[in-house]
Amino acid sequence: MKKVRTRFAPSPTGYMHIGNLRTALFEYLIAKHEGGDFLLRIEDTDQGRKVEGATDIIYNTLKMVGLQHDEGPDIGGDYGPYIQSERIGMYKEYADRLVELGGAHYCFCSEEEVETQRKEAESFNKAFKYDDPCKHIPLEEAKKRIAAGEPYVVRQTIRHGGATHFDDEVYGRIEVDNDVLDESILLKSDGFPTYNFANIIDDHQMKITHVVRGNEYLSSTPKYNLIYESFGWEIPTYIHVPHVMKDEHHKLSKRNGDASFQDLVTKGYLPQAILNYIALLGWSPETEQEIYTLEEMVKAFSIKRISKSPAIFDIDKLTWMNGMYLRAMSLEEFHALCEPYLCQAIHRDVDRKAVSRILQPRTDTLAQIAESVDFIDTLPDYSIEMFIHKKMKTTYEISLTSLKAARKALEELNDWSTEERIHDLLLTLPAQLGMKNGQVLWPVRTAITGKQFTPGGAIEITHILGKEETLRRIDKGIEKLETEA
RNA sequence: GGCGCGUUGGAGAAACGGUUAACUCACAUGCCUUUCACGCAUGCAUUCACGGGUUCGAAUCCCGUACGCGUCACCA
Repeated sequence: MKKVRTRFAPSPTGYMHIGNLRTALFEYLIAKHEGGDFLLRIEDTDQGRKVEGATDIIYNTLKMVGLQHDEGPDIGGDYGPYIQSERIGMYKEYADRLVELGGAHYCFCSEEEVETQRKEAESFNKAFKYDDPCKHIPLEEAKKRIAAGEPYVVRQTIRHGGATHFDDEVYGRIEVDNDVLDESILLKSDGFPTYNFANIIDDHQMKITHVVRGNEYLSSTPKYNLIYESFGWEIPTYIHVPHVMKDEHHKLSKRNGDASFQDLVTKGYLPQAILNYIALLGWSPETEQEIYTLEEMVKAFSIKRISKSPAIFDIDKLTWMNGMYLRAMSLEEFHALCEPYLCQAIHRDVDRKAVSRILQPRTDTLAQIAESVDFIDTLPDYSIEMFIHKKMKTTYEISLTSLKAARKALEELNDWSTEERIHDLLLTLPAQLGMKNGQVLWPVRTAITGKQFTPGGAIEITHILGKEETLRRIDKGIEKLETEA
């Protein structure tokens, strides 16, 4: 069997669209599942859309998620160049050859002419199909006009009648009447190929065996096959994939302000979690496993289990999955990820690793960190009503008593090096006061954080804040209760 | 408008003609507990867009309808 070769062929637009990344993932998985090659090709035939630095974003993204390509512009390979604009000369040759073979013709119609006809057809709400008079120009005459410097394009020639079909790996057999196929432009007047054409030539040249792309190409694929046939080339295996949607009506797209891969990363999502999550959009594993390493995905992937219907991108599930990844880490790994966020959010001298430890079980995205630890630097101005907690059975009186007792006990404690000491000490109080644990600890936590919810409880936070600051905040709480209650 | 594709709960989805329609997220409740979270447990589609048909039996096969998406560029 031939070695499987897939390609990721993005155009450098300046950001990595989630849908595109998923396509890259599928391409990678299909190739690697069969021990094949995954290559990267940059499709920059549209010079008007060129964006500076855009290719670096592509390289960086693939690197971050671990989708290592076997051939590409940056690493070379036997079928280069891997940047379309560097292959320009080639396309013209093939276009000329296709004309000789009868699969295309030279067209001298002006863009305006065609446009006028289209507008007219549209005003009648009629399907427009350009009936190009140029296809009847004898080849010799066309060549003379070209030699004379007349501008031209190369247009695909589609004969009337009949139908063309192909078998898609996910959608099955697709058949389209030739008469609805457009005679589209293959080579533009600037000598650049259109996407359609460049794709076919490149895929063939690079020996691509499996073409993976969005299902918007489903209806134009027969057209491409006609070209393959004219050249006498082997038609690749097609895998059209359903779209990743923002909601039931709209595709996910940067233009609508939807998140790109890099946006998600800056929002605190892990590249691996993102990759894992998008694998599950439009593909379902055979087992109930949902968390996969890339290697596991390679093993589990099957084209047969790609879905036909579009999938809506659900940030909630990504968030959950990101939390799973965060919690599965060792404290060291997690802490290393938190450090930059902690350094930015906390200026007080505290044990940041202890902070990471209480954060780990309750952090879903790294970007939440700043907000959840903001109380460490400064005690917010809170309302004394916060001391009342129904479930903890606290009142102002109980809170005041607890705070005073805690303050006294903590003042006498000199060893703040471990949580255990604080824990043991504080837990002697409820019995002494004839209270429940919560009646002592809730007021303490409230006084030292000023927040309704915090990562960690009274003991952990007391330990992190240190003696001086803890006592200061408890005093503040006592004062508030005495004056405001 | 022509053509192509799709339609299982709020989201991702399983099921490949055979009993109570998996599983995950979300949501709700309970347990655990010094808050929140984590973890654990329970609940959440009498029904598979709708209407016919085939069959002893259909989410699964057939036909039609509706709705949605895509495509019809010298964009990719």
